[in-house]
Amino acid sequence: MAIVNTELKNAPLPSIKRLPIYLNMLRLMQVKGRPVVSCTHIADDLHLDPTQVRKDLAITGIIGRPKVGYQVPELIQSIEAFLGWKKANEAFLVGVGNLGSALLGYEGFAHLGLKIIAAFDSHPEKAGKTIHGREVFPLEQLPSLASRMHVHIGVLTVPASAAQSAADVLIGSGIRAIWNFTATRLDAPPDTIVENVELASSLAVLSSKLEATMKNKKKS
Amino acid sequence: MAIVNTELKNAPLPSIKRLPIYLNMLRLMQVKGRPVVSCTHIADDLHLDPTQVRKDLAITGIIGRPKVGYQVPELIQSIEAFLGWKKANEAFLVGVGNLGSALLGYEGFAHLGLKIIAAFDSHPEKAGKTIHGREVFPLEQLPSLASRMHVHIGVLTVPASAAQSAADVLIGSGIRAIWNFTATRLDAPPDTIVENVELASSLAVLSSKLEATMKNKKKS
DNA sequence: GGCTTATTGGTATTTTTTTATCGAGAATGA
DNA sequence: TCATTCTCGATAAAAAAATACCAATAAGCC
Ligand SMILES: NC(=O)c1ccc[n+]([C@@H]2O[C@H](COP(=O)([O-])OP(=O)(O)OC[C@H]3O[C@@H](n4cnc5c(N)ncnc54)[C@H](O)[C@@H]3O)[C@@H](O)[C@H]2O)c1
Ligand SMILES: NC(=O)c1ccc[n+]([C@@H]2O[C@H](COP(=O)([O-])OP(=O)(O)OC[C@H]3O[C@@H](n4cnc5c(N)ncnc54)[C@H](O)[C@@H]3O)[C@@H](O)[C@H]2O)c1
Repeated sequence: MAIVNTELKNAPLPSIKRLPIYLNMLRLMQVKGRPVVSCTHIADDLHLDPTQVRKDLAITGIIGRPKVGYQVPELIQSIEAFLGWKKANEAFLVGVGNLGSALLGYEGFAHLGLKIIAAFDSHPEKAGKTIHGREVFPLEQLPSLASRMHVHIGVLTVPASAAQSAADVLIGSGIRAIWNFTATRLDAPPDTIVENVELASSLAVLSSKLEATMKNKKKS
Repeated sequence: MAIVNTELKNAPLPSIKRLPIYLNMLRLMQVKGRPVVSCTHIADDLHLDPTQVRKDLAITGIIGRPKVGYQVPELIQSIEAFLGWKKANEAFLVGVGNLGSALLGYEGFAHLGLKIIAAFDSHPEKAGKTIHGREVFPLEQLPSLASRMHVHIGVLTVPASAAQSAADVLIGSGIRAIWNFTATRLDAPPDTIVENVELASSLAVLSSKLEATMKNKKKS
């Protein structure tokens, strides 16, 4: 009956996806020195429904005060804790090409609980280099390094043709979760977490909307 | 306000997001020379529900044959037409940094109905260069080039601090749709399409799952 | 101190999306 | 030819998510 379903119960996926958006906004507020915030305010700012915001925040276990709202720092902590972003999870990146290099150069991951500590590539010319401060190793060294360093996350940015085999290496090395930037749907055992970054899906939403408005324009 | 739009536009967003995933798979099938495919087969391959696949495909207007399925080339065409991917939509990219450069170097966009024809950057050192075959112009030249070339899509990859002002330039230049890679929620008029690429959301799903399994492990 | 108002947190309702069911059509092989 | 089997397409049911509602509560104001 009570509120206590928080910990292991499966929260709605759409809610989880909104949490980092709140988090980003809350951090900006914290910088500005705002001590408290209400759902109404958050909702106004992000053009969402206040009730939805309240329900989303509730899954992290935060409790607010009527007429006041939530303490900003406390709310930030609560979201971070729920997502496992309090300490940065260490990760390996596989495939140091266009995208892989860009991700290695992105400082924002520090705020998203991710720390890429090393990179791997099968190309002899890439291995041995240092890109954005991270050493690039030959792929063969991944298994031993992964077990030695207790890394649980793999970021996959190889070409589609190499995606499954590279994923197999990650899985064989005891990696728990793969952040998959390739268009390939990976085969993986059920206890391995695979999260696909579907850039194409995002673009599909954009272009189907664009297509619809264009068609509309023509008609009227 | 055109009422005509409603019948065209009410496809479920989750369905639209799955379409490019089908498309990718169908193209692989076409390469292999497979002439027809059934929902059952697609569903098996992608670990989805066959009924869901059928409904998704139905929104593109395709009609299949019982006992046979769909003609692969016809189905590809149907999805492409629905998404507006039959001809590549021309786009400008703003912010030629880590991510912007990676996107410029990505050849896969040709299959996603996108063709980035030029790039813009406010940094004097970047303007004038050519990156992956695309010329980089100073941001000031964007408005005149956009109207001259009838470009409708802007890809936004500037730092968060510059996101809104760069978006304003795009909007002021008659751009219809912004593919926003920054974490900033942009203010835009209602007739401008803004599609946010929420990398953080994707990572949040991954890490909350990882966090949950870790907690589980500890308990047992 | 009592009144008013903003806001939480729980419940209820509506809407959206997913999943199940079933009749009919079409290929296959007996 | 005809039964069999697979698959589509439509409809119905279930599940998930978004939205509406309201009592309780705390802050600010008169
Ligand atoms: N570049 C982008 O903007 C972009 C956008 C969306 C999706 N993607 C996807 O990301 C992936 C990488 O794209 P990219 O543009 O960076 O490609 P890329 O060719 O620039 O880089 C791929 C890298 O992977 C390395 N590699 C190849 N096989 C490997 C293996 N078996 N093990 C380890 N490393 C291996 C290559 O040496 C190369 O350095 C692709 O699957 C692509 O579809 C890229
Ligand atoms: N790099 C990544 O992997 C990554 C991942 C997720 C999100 N992002 C987001 O993408 C954006 C860009 O990231 P990045 O790593 O490429 O940053 P970056 O600093 O490497 O590149 C930003 C580029 O934008 C240019 N720029 C700055 N202000 C501008 C303006 N007003 N008009 C035009 N150009 C301007 C800069 O000169 C620079 O070339 C950021 O908002 C970041 O949050 C990046």
